[in-house]
Amino acid sequence: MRNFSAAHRRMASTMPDSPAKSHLKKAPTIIDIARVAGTSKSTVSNVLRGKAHVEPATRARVLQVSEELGYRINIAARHLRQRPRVLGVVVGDLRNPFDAEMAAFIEQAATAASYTILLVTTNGSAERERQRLKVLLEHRVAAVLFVSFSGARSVLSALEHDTPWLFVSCRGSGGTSISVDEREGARLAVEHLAALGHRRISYVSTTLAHQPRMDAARYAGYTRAMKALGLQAGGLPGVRLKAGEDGSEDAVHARLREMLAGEDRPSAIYAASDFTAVEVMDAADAVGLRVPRELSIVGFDDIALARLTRISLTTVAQPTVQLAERAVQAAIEQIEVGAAGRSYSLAPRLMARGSTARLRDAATGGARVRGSARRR
Amino acid sequence: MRNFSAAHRRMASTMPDSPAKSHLKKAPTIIDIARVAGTSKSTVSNVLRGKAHVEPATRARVLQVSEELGYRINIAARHLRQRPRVLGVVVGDLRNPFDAEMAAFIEQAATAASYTILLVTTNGSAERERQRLKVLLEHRVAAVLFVSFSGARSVLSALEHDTPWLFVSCRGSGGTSISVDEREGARLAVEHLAALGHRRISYVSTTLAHQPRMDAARYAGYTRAMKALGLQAGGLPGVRLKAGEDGSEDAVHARLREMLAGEDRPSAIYAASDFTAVEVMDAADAVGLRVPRELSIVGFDDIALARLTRISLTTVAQPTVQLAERAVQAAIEQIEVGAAGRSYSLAPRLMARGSTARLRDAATGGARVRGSARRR
DNA sequence: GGGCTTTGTTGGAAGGTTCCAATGACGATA
DNA sequence: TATCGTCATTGGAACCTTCCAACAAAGCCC
Repeated sequence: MRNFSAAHRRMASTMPDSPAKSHLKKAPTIIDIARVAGTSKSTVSNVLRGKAHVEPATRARVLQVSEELGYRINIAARHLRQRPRVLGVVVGDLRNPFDAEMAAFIEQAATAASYTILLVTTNGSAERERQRLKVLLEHRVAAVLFVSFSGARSVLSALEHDTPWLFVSCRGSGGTSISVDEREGARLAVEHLAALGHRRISYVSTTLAHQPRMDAARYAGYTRAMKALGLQAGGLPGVRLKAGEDGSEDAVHARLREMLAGEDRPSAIYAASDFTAVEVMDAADAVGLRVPRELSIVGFDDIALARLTRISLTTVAQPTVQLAERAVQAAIEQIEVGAAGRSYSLAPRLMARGSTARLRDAATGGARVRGSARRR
Repeated sequence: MRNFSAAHRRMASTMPDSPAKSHLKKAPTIIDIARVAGTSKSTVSNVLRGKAHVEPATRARVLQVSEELGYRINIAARHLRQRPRVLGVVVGDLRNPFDAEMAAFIEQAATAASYTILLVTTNGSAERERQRLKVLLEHRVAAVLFVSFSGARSVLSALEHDTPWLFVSCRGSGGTSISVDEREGARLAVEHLAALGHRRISYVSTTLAHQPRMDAARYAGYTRAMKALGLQAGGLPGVRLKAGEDGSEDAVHARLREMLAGEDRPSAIYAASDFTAVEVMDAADAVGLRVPRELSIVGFDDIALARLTRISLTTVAQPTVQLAERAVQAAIEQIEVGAAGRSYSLAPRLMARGSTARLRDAATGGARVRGSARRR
């Protein structure tokens, strides 16, 4: 116990009040706590960070003063010495339910590990990706998680060698990747349709023109599976649907309706994502094409929406929660251990629902749900 | 022009290499740039921030060296002096499409104003809200935007008086609020249903038990409108549907199915949000109750999903983009001007779609879309 | 030609934390 | 008693930027 007489001079006495902005009373610092508690800033720091070698009485005193003053650590100051416990998360568009779900689960996992996330969106533009990544790096994020990635090598070069990064449910050249086997998923989708008698199976993805495609693996899986089955992959309408430069929904829809109205339209569509699949479904509804009687649709992701009775979308499921958790875990390993990242590739699963049916088999209609399906 | 002989001693000579973690070559600082460019750190800082009073030649030299060294500002260090250009955004759950849309638009508007966002989710729990808000304040965010708010006063007290905050599409005691007139919206919904002949109109919201309700205004609007029409608001099943402690989807669904199976079920439901409305619709589909023939449903928000032909949800539309943009604008005003926040209340709009129909009017079925409707 | 303003540049302080080496107190051991 | 190790605490350096007062040089005015 030491000079408490001096210790009880409260902060107020030592803080000159600037009349101009006096209502913005400066936030207390550990030095203020130290002054009031009659100890040193180092000890305060040790208490607050739960370090050993602090006398219980001192600890209690510091904690009490800290509470009284309403102390709140200044993260910026800490970040000057320590690597920030912040993860950068790059997603394409939060309006895409898959991106949103992934962001939600990543945020949850990160929070559990006492990390915060800095979220940026790219809209699939490599240029914007570059810009936003720069911001993340300026914040010195501990790691970057790409939930969508343009594939542009030049973007990654900005990461240099000090910031670990990894791909979640997407791939890029080099780097760790936590995802499902997308080729296998595409194979499941195509073979499911082929088993139902479909031969004219189109691949549809909405990508911005002049942008690198983000769906390479899913498309590759499609062409490979088609080839293996002796089916023609190219030449069908709908392959890589380009939206206008603005990528507006209306442009996409117009293009989709046009495709579905054509005489040479496919009998089944494998879409690059559930989001796209639902857009296809809606376009079909709009032109009066019955799903699945006249058009079968398979998506990819298994977003919550796909499980609604009204949508009942057959899709290739990704274990979203697991992907997010493993990704965060892998990121933290790379940050804290510096371990070279191990890539995971989880197995996708086909969820057969009501948006696919046997070719020309009008009798079963849309209500039929196959054996392996689960509603929720 | 000054001593360039010394200037061209490159950084390498002055950086002692720590053999342990030499692969983590430290990021260059403005001091490194100054050394190489043969000037002072202050001048480098002035150049990088585009300040006046710098000789063009010096400016060019600094910029070139900065480029060469791959300099990237350390935001944490800047934040020690300047208020961070970071907005804290509090949302309930990104899996709720409305929250995700709002987050997306806020992120977009913030980016346009060269702000970054720090996103946290609360799952509607006041306790978690408190925790996550603490994190935002530790980061010294320039302002906090609540997209959902528990309503707990104690949470706001943590904001003290130095961080502006505002409510976007939600309300809290005090503070600026940018939202639609939710009571008016509720009135539109209820009167729409009443005009179709409905009298047994239930209000449904999914809130976690023991949590403050976030939908106070929408509920208040409902009871007021019902009273004004001489209808009974209380006593009907479905009012404030409580999910289990875990808030699992399954628990909600079970409860909904139970409600819809009862003999005293309502003929129409006004749901607190589109997300909830879609859950109700799905539960109706699951128990074979036809919408809108046997059950009319009105939502609130007008999320993208509601516009799908298959869902075609009648709903009270919020001008989401405008709300987000105004909110960011208002936040920045409060940050930079310090102006007292002006609250806005935009007018909601009823989007009549296929999920509502005249009571017992079986003839029209679900395909009917009324005059004022727009598909997208 | 002396004082004034303008332009360009500078070093030092400040901002709030963590890290580190050093110090003192105290009991245990040789 | 001298030496050692452990515990508790401490001041100063470091982290990287921005802010500010100060200064030098040059041009301008009367």
